[in-house]
Amino acid sequence: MIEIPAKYNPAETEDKWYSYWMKNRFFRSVPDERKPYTIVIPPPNVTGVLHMGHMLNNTIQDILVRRARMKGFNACWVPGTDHASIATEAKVVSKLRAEGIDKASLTRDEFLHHAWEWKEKHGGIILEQLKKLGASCDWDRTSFTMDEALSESVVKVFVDLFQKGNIYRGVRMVNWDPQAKTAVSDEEVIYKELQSKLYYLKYKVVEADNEWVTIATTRPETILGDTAVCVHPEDERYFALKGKHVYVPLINRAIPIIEDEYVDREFGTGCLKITPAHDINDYEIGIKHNLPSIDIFNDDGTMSQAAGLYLGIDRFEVRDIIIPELKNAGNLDKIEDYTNKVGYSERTDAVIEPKLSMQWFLRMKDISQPALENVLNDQIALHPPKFKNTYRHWMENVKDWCISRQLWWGHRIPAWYLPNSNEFVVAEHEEEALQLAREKTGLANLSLADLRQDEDVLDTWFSSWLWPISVFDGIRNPENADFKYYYPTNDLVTAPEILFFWVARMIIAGYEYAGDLPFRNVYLTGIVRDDKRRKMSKSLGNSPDPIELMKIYSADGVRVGMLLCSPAGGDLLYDNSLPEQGRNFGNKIWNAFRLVNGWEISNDIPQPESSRQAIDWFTNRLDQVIAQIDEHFDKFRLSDALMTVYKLFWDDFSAWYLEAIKPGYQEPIDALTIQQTHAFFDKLLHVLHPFMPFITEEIWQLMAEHKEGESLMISPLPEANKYDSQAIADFERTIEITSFIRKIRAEKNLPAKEELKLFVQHSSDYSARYEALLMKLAKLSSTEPLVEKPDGSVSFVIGTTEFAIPLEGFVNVEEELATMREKLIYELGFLDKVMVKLNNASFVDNAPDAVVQIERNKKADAESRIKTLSDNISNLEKMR
RNA sequence: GGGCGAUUAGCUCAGUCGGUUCAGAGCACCUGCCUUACAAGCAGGGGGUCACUAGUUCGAGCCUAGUAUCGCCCA
Repeated sequence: MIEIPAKYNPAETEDKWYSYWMKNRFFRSVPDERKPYTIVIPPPNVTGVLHMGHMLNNTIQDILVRRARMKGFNACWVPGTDHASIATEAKVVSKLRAEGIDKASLTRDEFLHHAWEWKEKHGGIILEQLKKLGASCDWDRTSFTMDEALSESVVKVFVDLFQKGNIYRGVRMVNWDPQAKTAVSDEEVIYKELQSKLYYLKYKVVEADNEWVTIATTRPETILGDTAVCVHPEDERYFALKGKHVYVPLINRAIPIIEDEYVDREFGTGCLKITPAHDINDYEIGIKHNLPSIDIFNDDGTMSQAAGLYLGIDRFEVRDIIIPELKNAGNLDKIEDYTNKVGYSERTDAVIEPKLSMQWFLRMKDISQPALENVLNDQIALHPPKFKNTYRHWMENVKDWCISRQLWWGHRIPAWYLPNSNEFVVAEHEEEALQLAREKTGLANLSLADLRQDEDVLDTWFSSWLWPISVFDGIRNPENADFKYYYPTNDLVTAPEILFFWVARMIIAGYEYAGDLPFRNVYLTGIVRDDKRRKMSKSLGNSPDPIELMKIYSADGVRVGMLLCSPAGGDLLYDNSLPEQGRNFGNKIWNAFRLVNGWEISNDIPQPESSRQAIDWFTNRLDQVIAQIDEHFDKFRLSDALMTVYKLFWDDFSAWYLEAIKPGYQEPIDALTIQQTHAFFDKLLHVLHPFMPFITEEIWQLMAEHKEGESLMISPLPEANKYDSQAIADFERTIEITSFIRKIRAEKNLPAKEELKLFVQHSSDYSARYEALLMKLAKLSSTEPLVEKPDGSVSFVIGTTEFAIPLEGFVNVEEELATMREKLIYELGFLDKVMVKLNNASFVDNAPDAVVQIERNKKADAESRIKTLSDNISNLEKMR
């Protein structure tokens, strides 16, 4: 017996065991003869700090990895970080600005130097924080999307896709972020509902005197870029205007009135202004009708030369200025309140400006085919499966991917322009590019200085879509041992928000570049929200600091808390009561350990029959629950798995088993029972370990002598053995009887120590398998067959067996009668319902025999109980 | 506007193949207990028109249609 502190000290324990695991390199994975189990981490941004979403996500990954490791797999969890082009560049720019340095004053190389410095300083914060959580990543494999190997992979893939004709360069309408001054992809635009205004503007008709058309717009400042107004060809209101022109207000440019069925006649006036350079729909119409595009904005969202007015003034300021001017000029009809959706940049929160610009695109249609098929046919399973529909919808309507970003931080596009030309060559290296350029131009003396590399970098997701491949160097070196061993990975755990950003694209890249799926299962976690259902975020300030939480509730407690209320794909409404519950659970485990550890052991006393019976039951119960847990994991029902473990430890083990074998006060326990109990505890620690790695390791190490280098985390998980379900059913009946007797004690205020006598009716429904146990749990002095009921006894029926406890002096005949009559009424009602079914000929004819038989059993049972109750009632009535 | 999903206890959610005494779990709540592992605990308890309406069926929380409300994705 070891001295155990009464209180568990998480902080000390957690650091101790994490260092121990690290020192012994238990997280390290290298290929061997075992089966691999692989997870790649969704790489957090280098700009980030740990938030609740990471906590949930990485807790789940660690549980899966630890479990796989204990199941004998060669478990490998690859950590890493993502360079996050836009976010990081924004951070670095603002940091430099604070130091009085303007980005524009730096060369590209100088800026990148600052960016790398910043990354080295801040980039690893989240990974360090994950260690506090217990994350069992193979840290030797930590990757960064801009590491040399990964960068080369990105470039290689770009070149390959270009050569296959899947990458093209062109002027398209893109989502322009005027703050970051870069294009962003469709997926990076967040639409928010906004209370805005609908402005009704009058345009004067050129070919007539004093004739006007009125259009409705939410963006009056864009009229300067109008190149047409459009009406529906069947709209009678505008028949007279066909073929005519109108003047754009303020600048009096004449533009045509065109007809297109795109126009919604119900909206506004049914007359639409067309600004091809600044609206995606207008852009389409512009192409169809051969309209010119006038780009009235500069890259930073101010008005350009082409606007003709307000040069250099911001677009939103112009909106305020232009309305009074339109009013003065007689062009403003009216203003209405209007609710519309406006796109914002995910990264900078600036209002997105649709803008025509020259960008690089990846053709998606063909390369995404296998990614669609293999999710639909469940080669890759999404959990929960409802996301399959969403995924299919996106994939079937997939649009070309704008992959260029007007930034410096990231993978620079490997395209070099020929001198004084828009012609370019694409190559993995400068030398190769030069070679290609010489061939293309026929100028053998062309030098590198004559070529100009594209200024843009690639979308960050264009590197992270390779992540499951590139962390194993599978792009550059597909025959390497790691890649062949670990790929495809097993499970991916991530948030549903990035299903398209990332997951879909990884699947695409998997089939394109590894010829195989990147992972078999995608577990989509819930989104962590506060009690008002708002997403937890730093900007809202509604997110607790995970590190602080772990200090208060322990890492194990927070892990349990995160998972307890977190069904896959459902939202998690975070509340401090969750980690508190986790901490309480840890306390429960600790105290159970103290109890078991504290008994004096005697080799001289025999094992009590009640203990033998308790062991018989718990052996079966444990195997049953282990099988249930396996099943939950197979179906990715992780919360259910945890709840099952929770109840196994708390209810079955602590509340029933330990109470059953507990020796009397200051009495020793027999050697046989304690030995078996230790074996149970050991199995429980194994089952608990993936959820609560720290406290389980601490107890495991304390419970028995272990050599340096041994650890719970690398010892095998118990397997589910066959079990006897009758044993479990019999014990459940024992619990029922015990509870009933406890209730009687409570009602009658009987002293806890007073032992009672129990009479049991002979019945096929009653098993004596756990009778000794029943006597101990219910504090009985004896059980005897019920032949004739003793006077002054309380009787009750469980199942169809009648029980009686003599309680002379405690029995109130009237109360007993009332209770029994109530029960009788319930039983009669129940029988009635059963009889309705059995008297229904079509039920008896149509329902399966088994179902009919169940009803017949119910009838027999109910009748038996009714007879017992009636007899008891008439006996009691005689006693009055 | 288009698509997908949801609605079960105060809260968060299970409910597998339509059929058992099936209406469940955890938390919260109420009552009684500082009973020698644990008050971060123990014993006991209350709480539901399974959103609504109609239908299919011997039988519906589960299937069908409609209605209402909410959420998510896309434009």
